[in-house]
Amino acid sequence: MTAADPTPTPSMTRRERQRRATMDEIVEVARRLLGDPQGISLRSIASEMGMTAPALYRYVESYDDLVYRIAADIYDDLIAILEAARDRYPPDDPGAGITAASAAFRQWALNNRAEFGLVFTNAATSVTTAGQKVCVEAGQRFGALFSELFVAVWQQNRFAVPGVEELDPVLRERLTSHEAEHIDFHESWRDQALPPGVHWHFFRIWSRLYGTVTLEVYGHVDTVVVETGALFRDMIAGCARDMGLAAEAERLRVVLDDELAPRDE
Amino acid sequence: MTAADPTPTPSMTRRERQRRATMDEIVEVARRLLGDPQGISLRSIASEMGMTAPALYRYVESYDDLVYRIAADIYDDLIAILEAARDRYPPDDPGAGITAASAAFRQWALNNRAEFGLVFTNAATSVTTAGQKVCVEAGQRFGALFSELFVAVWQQNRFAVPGVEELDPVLRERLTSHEAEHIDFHESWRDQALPPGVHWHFFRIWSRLYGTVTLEVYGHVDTVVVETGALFRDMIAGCARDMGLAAEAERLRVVLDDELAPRDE
DNA sequence: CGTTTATCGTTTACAGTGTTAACTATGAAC
DNA sequence: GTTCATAGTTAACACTGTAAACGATAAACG
Repeated sequence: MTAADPTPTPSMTRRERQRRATMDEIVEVARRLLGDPQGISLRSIASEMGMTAPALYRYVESYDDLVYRIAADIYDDLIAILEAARDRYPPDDPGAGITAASAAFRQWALNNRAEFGLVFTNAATSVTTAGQKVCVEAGQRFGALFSELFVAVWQQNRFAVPGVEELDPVLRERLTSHEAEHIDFHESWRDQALPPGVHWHFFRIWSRLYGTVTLEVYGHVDTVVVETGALFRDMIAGCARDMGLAAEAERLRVVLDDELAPRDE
Repeated sequence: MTAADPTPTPSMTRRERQRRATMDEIVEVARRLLGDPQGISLRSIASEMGMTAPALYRYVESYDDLVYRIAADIYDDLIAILEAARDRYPPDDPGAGITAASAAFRQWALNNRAEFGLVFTNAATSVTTAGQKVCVEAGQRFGALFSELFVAVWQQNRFAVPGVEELDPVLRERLTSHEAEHIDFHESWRDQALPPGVHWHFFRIWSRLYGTVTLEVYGHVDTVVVETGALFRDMIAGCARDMGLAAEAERLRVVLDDELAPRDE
C-alpha cells in the first residue's frame, strides 16, 4: 500500500514527489521489518534503505510519529483487503459482504499479529503529533467500512434494534444530538437520520467481532477453538442472527467457509 | 501481592529467605514503575532499590524473564481482587459471584491499563524461560476462577448448552478425550465429567467478557459507551441470559451497579 | 547565466537500553 | 579457621532514539 495520499501525484514539484516517495519507502521498509523478531528501529530502517538514522528525522518527527504513520498505512492496507472480500459478493447482498469482511479481518489478524497489535491493542493515546492525526483518520475509514455494511443490512431487512427508551440516557443524548463528532467512524451516516438504536446495536456487533479476533490473536482461550475457527464461526452466526439474517444462515455459512479457507495465491 | 510462593516461608535458610525477599522486591518495584510513562527498565528498577542493573541478573535470567514474573504477580494480584468481589456474595449464589468478578475484572482493567496490556494483550509466545512457566500457571489459576464460577452456575440451574452433536468434530474430540492438558484452566473440572457443551459454552462466555473489556481498554469504540458502561452492562446481561439467569436479571443488575461503582476507599 | 537558499543527507555525540565478563566483599559451611 | 558459594560491584559492548553541527546538491531568483 504505502498509500494515504490525499492528492495522489497530480502535479507537484519534483522535490515534493521525491520526498513523498522516500516517505512512503520508510513506512514500507518499516512494515517489512515489523515482522522481524527484534522489531523495528530507526537505524535498521535507515540502513535498509542505505541511509543513516538521523536522516529519517527529515521525514518523521519522532519514533512515535513514525509508528502512527505505520499504523495508518496498515489501516489502509487492511481496508483494501476487507473491501476486496466485500466486493467478492454483490452490493445488494450486504449480509454476505459483512460476513466476508469479518472473516477477512480475522484471517488478516491471525496472519499479521504484529501489525494487528500495533493498530488494535496499542496504548497510543499519548501526545498529538502530526502522524497520529493520519492514524486516527485511517481508523475512521476502517470503522466506516463495517458500519456502512451494517447499515446496509439494516436498511435491507430492518431487523429489530433497541428502542430509544431502552438506551442509557447519556448514550441516548449523545446518539441523538447531531454534534456527533465523537461518534467516530459514522460520518457516512450523517444525513440518514438513523434511529439511535441502530447506532447502539452496531457497537454491540463490532464489540463481538473485535473481541473475538483479539482473543484469538492473543490465544487467551483453548487453542483448539482458534485452530478450528469454531469460536469465530459461532460468533459470526450469533451476530448474523442479531442482524435479522437467521433465515440466510446456511447461505452465509458457505460464504464464511469460503473466506476462512486459506486464500489461493 | 508479590506472591506466587509455593512454599510461603516455612523453614528455609536465612539466605534463601533473603533471596526470596529481594526477588519479590524486584517485581514489586517493577510493577510500581510500570505506571510511569517511559515504562520500566532494569537500570531504573535497580537504582530504585539501591543496586546496579547487572546485579538483577542474579535473580532474573533476562528482561523477558522478568516480564513473565511480573505478569505472574499481576495475575495473582488480580485473582485476589476478583476473589474478593466474588466473596462479597454468598457461595450458593454463583450468579452474583460471576457477575461481581466480571465487573471487578473490568474495573481493574480500566484502572490498570499498562498491567492489563502486559498480561492480556502480549505476544509473549517466545522462548520458554523459567519465568514464563510461573506466568502460565498463574494464568491457569486466573482462568479457573471464572470457570469454577461458571460451572457452579450450571450445576445450580442446568441452563441449556449445545449438545455434543452440535460441536465441531475436532473440538468435540478434544473436549471428550480426557487427555485434556490443552484445556488449560480446567483442572478443577477433572473428575466431574461435565458435558462437552458446558466446556464449549464457557469459551463463548469468556470470549465475550475478554473481548468487551479489551475493547474498552483500548477504546476502539465510541467513548460514551465506555464511560457510561453501557456496553459492558449489556454484554453482562446477555451472558447472564445465556447462563439461565434471565429470571434474576433485576437482582444481578443491582450487583453489577454495586461493583461498577467506584470502590470506596 | 550565476548566486542565493532551502533541502537532504552526513558525521559526531549523548544519554539511555539489555547484557556479559571479570573482580570483590561477605556470610554460610566444613 | 579455612574454604567456597553467593551477591554485589565496575567496565565494557552493542544497541536504542535523538540533537547539533556541518556539507553537498538541487531548486529558485535576480
